[in-house]
Amino acid sequence: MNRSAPGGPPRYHHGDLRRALLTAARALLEERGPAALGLREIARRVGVSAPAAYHHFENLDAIAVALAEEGHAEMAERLDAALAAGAGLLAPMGEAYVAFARANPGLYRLMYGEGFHAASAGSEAVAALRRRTWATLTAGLAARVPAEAVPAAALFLWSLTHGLALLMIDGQTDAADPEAAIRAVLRLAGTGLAKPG
Amino acid sequence: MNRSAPGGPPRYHHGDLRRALLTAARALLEERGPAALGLREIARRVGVSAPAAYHHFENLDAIAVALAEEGHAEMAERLDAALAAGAGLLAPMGEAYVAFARANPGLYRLMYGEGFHAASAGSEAVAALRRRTWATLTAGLAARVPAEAVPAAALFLWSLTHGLALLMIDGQTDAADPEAAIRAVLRLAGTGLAKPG
DNA sequence: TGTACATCAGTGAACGCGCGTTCACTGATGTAC
DNA sequence: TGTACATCAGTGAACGCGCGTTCACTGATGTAC
Repeated sequence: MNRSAPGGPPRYHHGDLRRALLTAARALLEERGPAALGLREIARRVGVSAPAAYHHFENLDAIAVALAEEGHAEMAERLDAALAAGAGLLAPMGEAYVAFARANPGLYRLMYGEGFHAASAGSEAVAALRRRTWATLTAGLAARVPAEAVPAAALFLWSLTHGLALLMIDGQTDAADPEAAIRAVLRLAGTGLAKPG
Repeated sequence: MNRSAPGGPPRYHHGDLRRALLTAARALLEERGPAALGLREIARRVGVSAPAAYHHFENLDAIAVALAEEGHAEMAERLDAALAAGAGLLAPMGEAYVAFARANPGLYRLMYGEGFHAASAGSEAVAALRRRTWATLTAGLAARVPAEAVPAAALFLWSLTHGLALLMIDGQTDAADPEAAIRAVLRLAGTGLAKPG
């Protein structure tokens, strides 16, 4: 343990620079979006020279990929917890999905490739985590719809939550009560927009 | 009319440089995405010096805004046509929406703010066109659901098509037959994911 | 317990790059007389 | 019909900027003996 004592003078060796870089990168991502994710700015925030980052990451892309992996892992956890709360219920899974995106808008965008294509397509770990998310989604739906209908239902639910999350993140909706709007939309996922009569 | 004859030698005065810049910008957008939209590259493609663009646009942001306006106008047209094809039918409107995004993925992303925040938030013309799109959507739904349910239904349908469009654009779905997948998802918008029994 | 030394994790300076934009200019156009 | 001239729409050179990355280096750490 050679980390600086909190409040103490900075030491030459940071102790856990990798972690510190990722934390600063996430903050930057949330403050200014994926397009502003830059190696020099990340290093600046940690209080370290830019080249120091190269002892922990191959390049800037690698930082983006690590962030995307982190994000997918956290989201998979949340969805697993929601599934445990009630397989076959749309509200818990849908709300968990949208809530994650709303709590981490910059990260969520990065996870879907904005700014860094490598972050959504270049990593086997990301691909594996996405498969896990997909499996959670289908497991939840298997309790509700016939087996042959599960793939379409999963794409339906994913599209709905993905789109809703992005619209809310972007401030495209002017809903006075966003949580209520989210619940209303998810309720429609269950009933559909049935024709009258 | 002082435009160069097709195939003829380029003239000093272009004739319709503004239009040519926008056309080149759209091509660039589709080839390399919003992040790669650059003034110098646009000018290069038209075969003109970069400063020439400043006679037609205040700056790069203004080009992005003009593209976003163009995109929203085209999309509004398509949705109006779909509404005419059958108010209250989800398939025509949903398919038109997703088809537009799939045909113009780079433009669609720009319209929702990727790369240039100004393109989705900085223009009154964009805001007006978006309101028009929203009005078309709600008009289509008013024929199908009770008046008090229209706002939630519209957000539902918008979220679904927006999310589906982006997932397809990003190649996140591995559907063998994308059109069939789109139809299946839109069918579920009508019926919902009803609980068994 | 002390010391030599390999290894690890930082540093500052510098590289080349491409960008958006500004500047002073020149060539082309169209209009008034 | 011809000519002077204002205006418009281009040009090339240059600006400053911030970026990702490389380099040769130095300070700190930990391990073998």
